[in-house]
Amino acid sequence: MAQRDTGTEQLIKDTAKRIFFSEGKLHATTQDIADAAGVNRTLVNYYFRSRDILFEQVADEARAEMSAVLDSVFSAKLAFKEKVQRLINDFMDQAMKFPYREMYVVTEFKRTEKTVPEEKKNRIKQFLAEIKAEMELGRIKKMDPRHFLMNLFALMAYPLITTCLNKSLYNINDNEYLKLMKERKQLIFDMVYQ
Amino acid sequence: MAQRDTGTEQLIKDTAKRIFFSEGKLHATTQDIADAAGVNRTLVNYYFRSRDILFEQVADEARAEMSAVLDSVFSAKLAFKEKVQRLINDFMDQAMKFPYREMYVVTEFKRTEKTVPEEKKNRIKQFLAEIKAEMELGRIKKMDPRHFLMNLFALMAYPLITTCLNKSLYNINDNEYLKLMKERKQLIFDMVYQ
DNA sequence: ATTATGTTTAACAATTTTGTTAAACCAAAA
DNA sequence: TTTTGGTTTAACAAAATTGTTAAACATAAT
Repeated sequence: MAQRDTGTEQLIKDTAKRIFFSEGKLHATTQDIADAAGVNRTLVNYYFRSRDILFEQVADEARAEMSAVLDSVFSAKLAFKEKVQRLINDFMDQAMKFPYREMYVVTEFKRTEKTVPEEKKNRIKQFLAEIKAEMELGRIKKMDPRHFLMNLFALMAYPLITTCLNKSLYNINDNEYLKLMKERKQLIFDMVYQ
Repeated sequence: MAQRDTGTEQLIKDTAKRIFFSEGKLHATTQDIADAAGVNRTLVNYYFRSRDILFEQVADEARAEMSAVLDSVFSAKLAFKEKVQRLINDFMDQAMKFPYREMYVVTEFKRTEKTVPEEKKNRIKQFLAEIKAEMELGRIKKMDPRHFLMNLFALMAYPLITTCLNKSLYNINDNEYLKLMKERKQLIFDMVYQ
């Protein structure tokens, strides 16, 4: 017989993602998630067996979504310059939706002592080689290619993680902050790809 | 009568800071902290009354320590260029010790719905004005001064927050990572102050 | 309409985490 | 030495969080 699928399982997972990745409530309990999803907490156990399994699944999918963006860019048939442009655009669009996603991934990565699979490391290595080539062509500033990548991701991700602090520090509202973040796409490109 | 002070209260606080800020275990319990400090958990309640009070005190002191670095630089009688240099040096020295401190501050900031005091905002405003002046002198690239500050802190803080990921991604050990981070001091200066 | 099967719920149980109490301990002062 | 007061501990209590069970519910298939 066909599964009925009322979307509840997905709703719980999406709600968990929203709470963790968008709202940054890294200490949320299963009750918090159930409440936010408007369902009985028992359903969390029904669909996911345990809190840990839900959390791990959420972390796994987050990693996969992040990889998808990177892989799509890394493997694209584009000049390096366009790859960087697209990386900034795609990554920031996601980061604006889920500013705390990487934080969650990092803390879960530490907590569960995961390791990065070899294939991912190899893709990174390839891209590092592309960066190096571009530097040797004199198109971007020469430095350790790893610094180049760290700079790029730092410039994209950090201001979004610290949104609440920045809004308070600079006295700006949601709209203005959104505008600032959109401006950053071009600004970051100019910084790393002068 | 004079307090005896065996240093236990400070030990607990320092251990909490190490676990939160250095090891990034944001979900640590009072038991975790007591164990790491080698004391009975009851002492946490004896000295701090409750878990929340300890956590808040730790967050307050973290904020104060961060402010101390910034204020020291902001109010220094130095040329702007030297201020930036010193900011990078001092901030990164602390960030290398406590890479997750800002993360803790951000999440606690959200959780407890704190606000930034006016005097701090004013100091930031002053520094933003200095940045703007330097831009108008043509010494640094023209942009919204807030972007300048966000870039600076992003470049300093983010690679340290993602240390565990980077070490795994790039296959590097503690020593090499430390070397990379020290290199960044100069590299960041060159990036923002070309 | 009845059945079958997945869905949802309430009540309960277990575990984890936090908070409290009273007594033992220990070093300095009387 | 005895007292004094802070310090440390073990045992206990309370609260919060998570996990389990069985029964009620709802809907598609028969």
